[in-house]
Amino acid sequence: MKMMQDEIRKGPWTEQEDNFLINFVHLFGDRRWDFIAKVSGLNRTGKSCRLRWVNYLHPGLKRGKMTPQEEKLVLELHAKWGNRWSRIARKLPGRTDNEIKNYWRTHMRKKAQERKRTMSPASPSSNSSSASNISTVNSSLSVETGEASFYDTGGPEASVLQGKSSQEVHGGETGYSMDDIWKDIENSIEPVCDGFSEEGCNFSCPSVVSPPWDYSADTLWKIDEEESKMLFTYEYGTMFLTG
DNA sequence: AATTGTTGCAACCGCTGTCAT
DNA sequence: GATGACAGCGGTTGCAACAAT
Repeated sequence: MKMMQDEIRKGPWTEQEDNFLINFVHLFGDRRWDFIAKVSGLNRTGKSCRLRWVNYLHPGLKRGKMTPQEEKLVLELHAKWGNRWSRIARKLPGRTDNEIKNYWRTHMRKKAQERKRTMSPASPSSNSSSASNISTVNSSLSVETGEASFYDTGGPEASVLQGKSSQEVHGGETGYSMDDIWKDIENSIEPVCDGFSEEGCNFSCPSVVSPPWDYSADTLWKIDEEESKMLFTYEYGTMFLTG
C-alpha cells in the first residue's frame, strides 16, 4: 500500500485542477492515470483523474440534452446489451457511459412511469403488485419474476439493504422496479424503430466537435465508426449507411 | 416569497478484467 | 502459474438547480 502523501482530495474539481489535469493528459496521454495523478501533484487518485477526464474534460464530449435520435439508440442498444453503459456509450460519440447511465435512470424511468400510468391506471399484474411490494417489503423481492435482473440498476434490493429510500424518492415512489421499467420499454421498442430511419444516420456521425488535440485515434470512441457500421449493418441492414 | 419536492449531474465506491512481473 | 497493480465498468450517493405548491 502506498502511504497517502497528504490527503487524497475528493469532491468537486476546481478549475485549476482541471487545467492541471488537462495539461498532464496532454503530456502523458490518457492511460497512465496513477502516474498522472502522482506527477501532476493533484492529490487525487488515478481513478478520480480518469473519471474527471472521461466524463468532463475530454475534448470530444458533447454536452446538453440527448437528441431524440440518441434517445432511441440508447433504447435500442440497451435492449440488446442491457446495462453495458460503456459499450452503449461507444455508439454515441460524445456521450459518456456516466451520462447515458444517468439519462437512463432519470428519463427512461420517468417515461416508463408515464406510460404505465396512461396505459393502465388499475392494471393489476406486473405493475402495482410487484412495484409497491418490491420497494417497501424486501421479502417480496423478485417474487414476481423470480429473477434478479441485471436491469435492476440500484433497484429495490440495494435500497432495502442499505436502508435507503432514494430509489423510492427518485422514481420508485410508485415502487417501480427497473425490471418493470425495462419490460415497458421493451414493449415500446418496435414502434420506436419505425421512426428511426434516416435521422439515425445523422447522429451516428454527429457533429462531434473536433478536439483540440488529436484524440480521435485513441480515445473513447475510437472504434465507433467501424463498430457502429457493423452495428447498423447488423441491426438495420445498410439502410442508414447509404443515406 | 418561502417551503417542499423533484430532477439532473458530477463524483465516489467496490468489483472485475487485464497485463506485467 | 501465481501475484500484484492498474484500468475500466457499473452501481450508488450527494448536492445544486429547478419546479410546484
